Amino acid sequence: MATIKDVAKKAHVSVATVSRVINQKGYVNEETRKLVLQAIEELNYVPNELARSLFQKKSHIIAVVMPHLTSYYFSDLLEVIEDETINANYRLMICNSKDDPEKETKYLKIFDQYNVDGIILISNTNRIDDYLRLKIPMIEIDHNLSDDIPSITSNNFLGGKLAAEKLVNSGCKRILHFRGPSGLVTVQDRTSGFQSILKEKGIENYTYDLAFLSPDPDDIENKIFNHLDVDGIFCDSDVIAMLAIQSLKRANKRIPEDVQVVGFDNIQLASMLEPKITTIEQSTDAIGKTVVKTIMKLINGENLDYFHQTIDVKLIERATTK
Amino acid sequence: MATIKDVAKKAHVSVATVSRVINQKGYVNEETRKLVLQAIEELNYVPNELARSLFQKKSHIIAVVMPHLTSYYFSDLLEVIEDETINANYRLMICNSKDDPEKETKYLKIFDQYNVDGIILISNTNRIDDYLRLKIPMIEIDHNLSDDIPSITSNNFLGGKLAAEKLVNSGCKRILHFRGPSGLVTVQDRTSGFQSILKEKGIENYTYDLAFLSPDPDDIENKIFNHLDVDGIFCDSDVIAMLAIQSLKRANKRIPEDVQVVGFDNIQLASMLEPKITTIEQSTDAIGKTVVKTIMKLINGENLDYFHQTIDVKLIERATTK
DNA sequence: AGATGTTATGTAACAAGTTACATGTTTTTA
DNA sequence: TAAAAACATGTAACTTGTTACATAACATCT
Repeated sequence: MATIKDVAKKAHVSVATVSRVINQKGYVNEETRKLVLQAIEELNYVPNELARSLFQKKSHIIAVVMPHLTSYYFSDLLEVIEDETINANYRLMICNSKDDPEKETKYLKIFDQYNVDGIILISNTNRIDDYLRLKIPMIEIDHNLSDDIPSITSNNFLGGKLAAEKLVNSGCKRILHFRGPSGLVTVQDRTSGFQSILKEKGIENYTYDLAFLSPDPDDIENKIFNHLDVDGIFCDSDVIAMLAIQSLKRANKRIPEDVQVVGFDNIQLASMLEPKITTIEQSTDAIGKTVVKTIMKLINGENLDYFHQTIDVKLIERATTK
Repeated sequence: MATIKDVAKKAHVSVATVSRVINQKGYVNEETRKLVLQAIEELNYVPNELARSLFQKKSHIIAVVMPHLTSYYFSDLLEVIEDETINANYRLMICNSKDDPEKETKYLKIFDQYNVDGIILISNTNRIDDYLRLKIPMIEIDHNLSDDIPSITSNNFLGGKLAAEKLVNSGCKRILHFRGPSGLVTVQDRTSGFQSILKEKGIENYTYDLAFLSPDPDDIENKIFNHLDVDGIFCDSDVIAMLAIQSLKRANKRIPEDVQVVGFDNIQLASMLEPKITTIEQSTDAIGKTVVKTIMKLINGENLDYFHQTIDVKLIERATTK
């Protein structure tokens, strides 16, 4: 591996001059610049980022802390974040906390050790103070764990509202809500938005909590058979919706004639399998882009226009609603 | 941030002694060791990994190059790889090539710049020579792009064979194979294994290529309606199987009575939705673990027992076969 | 007692860059 | 034409750790 010294020697200049050429900083004669660039070319030289980072106390590394890597929504999000991060000339270190305190401790140490420039926190954590202590620019997605950390979240309240409005306007009178874990703000907001409409219209409804990662099909089926009188179901994920739909079929319910269903997320399969699911789309694209843009601002010490940002969601009408 | 100098000063020793304590290398008096550890504790000191890496020309970073982040199989794989990597005390840098030559160029440069210790290549690439030029320990998953790079792959030949055997033994006479892109060795191997049995038994069959990432439902439906005489379908992914099943239903075929279906991967949904899919399970767990174990061997300069390793697959019988 | 080995610690070079500062040249300005 | 400003380049200090080497105290062996 060629170093800056090799380049300097080859171009008959000092390392300072080479550095100036690389970083386009300070005065360099055009002739000299060309010589240096040629030497770089010939030696296939790439500056060592570790040395650079060491001096600048900036690693150009962004860490994303995920709760897991295997859900549709988070994978989509990660895909966007990775792309935007690279476009911004940063690299992505992936941290899968998996609710494992030991792993989280390891990662908290690593953030320090590598002078990580920014942290994107997608995972939930009860060690938010440890994160804050790091004094690293940070941003949360789908959480609101601290007033000192800016956040980006889908407008879940709106999502709940849109779902409720759709069901109510299509004539539903008794509604079931299969929601995610009630400890999550996203779930709470959805519920509030959903309830706000139902209360207003005085519509009867039931709520059940489910796991997001692997909702129990039997659990869903039991609830549905216990509520065969419902004519509308709002599910906090499309996977839950798919499971609900199949239980409804087994209960000989026609969709959407007897029961209407609204999902959440708009994953790919929601529009591939029959019946195509009416759902609330979260724009992972907008979230990802906003997240990276915002963390870059934080890293560059710029001011934020909004500390807590909200990304609008959209109702996608398909075949599970009238 | 405290540095090694701060620790040295606090413990009234030299930085060399502190370094010796940290790395448990060389002679250190027990008394001194305690003093140093205490200073480290009090200052909340963590050694700067960038400085360490710079000196050692080892970053403790592993790069995974993915073709995308959004498929079930790759996400599962990534989850295992991340876990194993951290356990081995390395960090994971994520690189999503997305078939974008520009991104790949960027990443190839980054691997050099960061003294990345190892590369796990999941993505396909036509720039394998550029990778080899890096002289970084490397391993491929599901590919065989170069004889100079060790590889880990599911036993796809066996997978194809198991699927064929199951269908044939359950009485299928005319079989459809919805396979992935025929350019992939994995797909080729599956096809060979599959065909080996069908040829042997003289069973009529048709093959169609589909995209893995987002197979076209209409395409699948057309093919099925053009082959209403088939009584068995082998799909190269569970998602394809799900799509095939729904088209079969629309064609008023009973599953498994009229047509039997075998999928591939064993994704979570395969056992959640009805009919539960008979499928060939790839052990992402075994693959991920083997990959990380192998790349660690390469990094440590150890010899490999097998240059090209194969992980057995398993037939999971469910409701789509007799 | 002198030689040799073990233990303990410090000094300084080194990894590969960046940049403050010094120095000298050239150009512009008054 | 002298002073000031702009241009060009190099030397060396600096980022934070690791380690070769030097030094010295003490133990063990002949």
